Parts: sequence; C-alpha cells; structure tokens
Amino acid sequence: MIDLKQLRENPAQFQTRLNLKGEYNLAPLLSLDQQQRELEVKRSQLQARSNEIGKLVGQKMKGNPQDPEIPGLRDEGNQVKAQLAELEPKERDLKAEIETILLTLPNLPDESTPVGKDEDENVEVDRWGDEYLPTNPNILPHWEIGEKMGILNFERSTKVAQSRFVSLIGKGAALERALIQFMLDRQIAAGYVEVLPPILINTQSLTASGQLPKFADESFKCDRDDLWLTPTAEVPITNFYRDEILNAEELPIYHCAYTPCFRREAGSYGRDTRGLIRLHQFNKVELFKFVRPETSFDELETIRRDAEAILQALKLPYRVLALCTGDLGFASAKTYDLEVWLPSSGKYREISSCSNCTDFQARRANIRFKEAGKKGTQFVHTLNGSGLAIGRTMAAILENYQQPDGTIQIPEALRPYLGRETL
RNA sequence: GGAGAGGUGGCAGAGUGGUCGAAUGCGCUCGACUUGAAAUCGAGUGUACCGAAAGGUACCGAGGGUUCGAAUCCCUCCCUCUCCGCCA
Repeated sequence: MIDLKQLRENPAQFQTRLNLKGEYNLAPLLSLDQQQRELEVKRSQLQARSNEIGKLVGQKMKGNPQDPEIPGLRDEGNQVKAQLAELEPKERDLKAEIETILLTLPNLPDESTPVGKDEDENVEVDRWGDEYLPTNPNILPHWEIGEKMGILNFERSTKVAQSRFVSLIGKGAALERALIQFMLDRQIAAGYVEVLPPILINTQSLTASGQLPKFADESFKCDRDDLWLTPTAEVPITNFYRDEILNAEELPIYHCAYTPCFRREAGSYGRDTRGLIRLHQFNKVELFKFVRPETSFDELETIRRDAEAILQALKLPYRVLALCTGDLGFASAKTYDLEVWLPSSGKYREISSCSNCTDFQARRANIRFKEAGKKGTQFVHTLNGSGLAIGRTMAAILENYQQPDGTIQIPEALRPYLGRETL
C-alpha cells in the first residue's frame, strides 16, 4: 500500500512513478481523501462536545439528580448525536472507498529499476556458467526423458486431479526431496531460519501481501472456510508478523521456508502446457527478509546472491535480469529474476524472482519496528526471493545433465543427498 | 459436531453505566541512595489520526444497538480454553 500522506504531499511525483508501471489515475483518490479529512475534523469536534456533555451530566447527576440544567444538556446531547449519525456513515463510506482504491494501487518502482513497458525491456545484468552449457546435441525435453525413465507421470496425475499436475515416482520423488533438503540446508547455513508454515491461509493474509484483491483469479479457494491455498510461502511468512511492532534489535529477520505452492494459472492456457514449468502445484524453497528501511536495497543484493549460490552449487548456467518498470510485480519496487538455461526451450527460463517490496507489504500487513528510546514506529521493509523453484530446478537438471546414453548425471553437490551419481 | 468458560495495556490482573486510556503488581527506562550490586525510594513507560502548539479524537476480540454518557447492558460474528463426541 502506498503512503497516503506522502501521496497527498507529492501527487505529481507519485503519478509519474506509477505511470511507469501502468495506467493509474490518482485524482479521484485525492479528492476522496480531502473530503474524508474535512468530515473527520467536523466529526471529532462533535464528538468532543458529546464527551463534554456526557461528563457534565454525570457531574450534575452526582450532585443533584434534579438539577434543572440536566434536561437541556440531554437535549443537546441528542442533537449532537443526530448530527453524528449523519456524518459517521458518510465518513465510513469515504474511508472504505479510499481503502478500496489504495489496495489496487501497486508499489512504486524504485529509481534504480530500469524504465520499460514489458518483459522485452528487462535488462540482463549478469550471466554465469557458460562453461557448463550442455554439449550433448540430442537432449530430450525433461518431460520426455522423465516419462521414459518412469520418474514423472502427467497422464495419471490428470486423472487424479487435472491437467497441469504431476506425480513424481521413485528416483524422481527422491530427487525432488533431495533438492528441497539441499536448498534448505544451504540457506539455513547462510543464516535463514526455517519456517514450515500453514499452507491454507485466510483472505486477510493474501490481502496483506498484495495477492488480493487484484489476483483473486490466480488463487485456489476453499469457499466454505475463507481459506485459500498458498500461492507462495511469501504470503504466510509475511503474515507471520502481521500487526506486530518488532524491536529494532530483532532486525534483520531472515526466514526460509519450503512449501508447496498452488496457482490457477488463469490466462496462461496455451503456455508451457508440457512438463514441469507451469503447474497448478509445485514445490518451492522461499527466502524472506524483514529489514530496516535503509538497508533494503543492499539486502536485495544479498538475497539475490543467496539464490544464485544454489544455481552455482548445482552448476546450472543462468542469467540475471533486472526487471523493467512495466514488468515489475504488483508489490515490488525492484526485482531481479534469475533465469536458468533450459535446452528444451532453447532459452533461459525464470527459476527465481527476488524482490524488494520496500514498505508496501509492511503497510498492508501493519508490520512495524520501534527503536529503543525513539518516539513512534516505522514500517519494516520486506524482501522475498525463490531459493529456488524445485520443479524448474528438476527440469533444468534433467536436461542440462542429460548424457548421450540417456542417463542423468547428478550434480556433485546433490550426490550426498541422493546417495547416487546418476539417475 | 455438542456442552460450558473466557477474550482488558509487554505480561499478570482489577474494573458490571458517569471525570476510565483504564487500579494494582511484574517487567522495562531514567534518577537517588551504594565502592559496586541487590534491596529500597522517586519519576516515567501503548498505538494511530487531526493540530505549528496547546490540545482534541479513536481504540478494553470485531461489528451493530440502547443511553446525555458503554470496558461495563443487549444483539450478531470471530477467536481461545476445558469436557464430551468423531477422526488422521
């Protein structure tokens, strides 16, 4: 959520920065805000008088219940109440309207985010591992080799659930578990505290992290219970500290979390219909940070390095993109995407996204911190990054490590976790 | 799912219609005493909004109602705990 107070002070600046993300008209919001504030002044003056009358009546009742001034005060009290009864609903409606609009406005892009209108204008800032690009000219797509080996099964999963679901069998399942364990171990060693959170989350949680109201169609919902299937561990972890005031000394807080993730993938019906790239359910190890505002852009660099470290350890070739303003996510001020080389696509494909959401989620989730001895509170900054998407990592391994004889080599770093060198 | 109890400040806990943002204790901060510490004593100690300030307003799980006035009474909802039932 953007800061209404700051918006009020620099509307032109906000408008300019928002326009880098899309089309937004702030004029109605500003007008509603002004009306609301005028009403609020009137209302609180009336309430002050009402409180005063209440106290006066109380005093007089205590002295002499027959005091002749009491009926007059009561009358005035009733009049004030009648006026309040008119103002209050108006103000409440205005506030609700303002809130509704605020919840649909995205975070402002940071000045270091490259300006551009869509993914074609993202900027490659780094590339790693050219020497590990596969030389095998006959690589089968991961879904073909996987089904051939009997470690992936899509057809039966469609029967059990729907299209875009997969089952992992035997060594496939073991590889998935090994990847989860490997990634968690690495990130825990890097200083992240593991959390295994609830996978079903309520509407308020999704709103706080920014998935709702805008992306309701993207999430699976359990209608009877006001619970949704988590689309990313970012949501439960953000909300872990919702409505809390943290001590400054507690920051930064680093968490990592393995969760399955569920996405409806509405509107992507033609894309990536085969394989592990775009499923309704996939596993992910997520990195998450709650930090002091002045450190968040440095923290973004380190969260990105922590995600990159996994790809490097697995010797998977990848590149790093700085997303341009037009391609930036709703809650993000700055995002790096890590893209792994995927031979079946003949290009790099997203495997991690690392974002600095600045105070955007903290405002929605009301997560603040207090400096000892200082007055007031500040919003924390939140960052998240995949470290990494497991299914896509599996796909990258099945392809990049595919040998001419059709076997899959296991990346060295992973061997202790799997207890074998090839699949 | 059934029956009962309950939700008050960092914690514990009082408050059943009147000057209650809320006693008291603990904790915490500052000060005094002390060589130092403990103990003791004194002062302070929620959040947000409006305001240059003085000050004002809101918040006692949430929402509504009664009243001049609600933490306190009424209604609805949510959550927690205990017992019973069912179940992985």
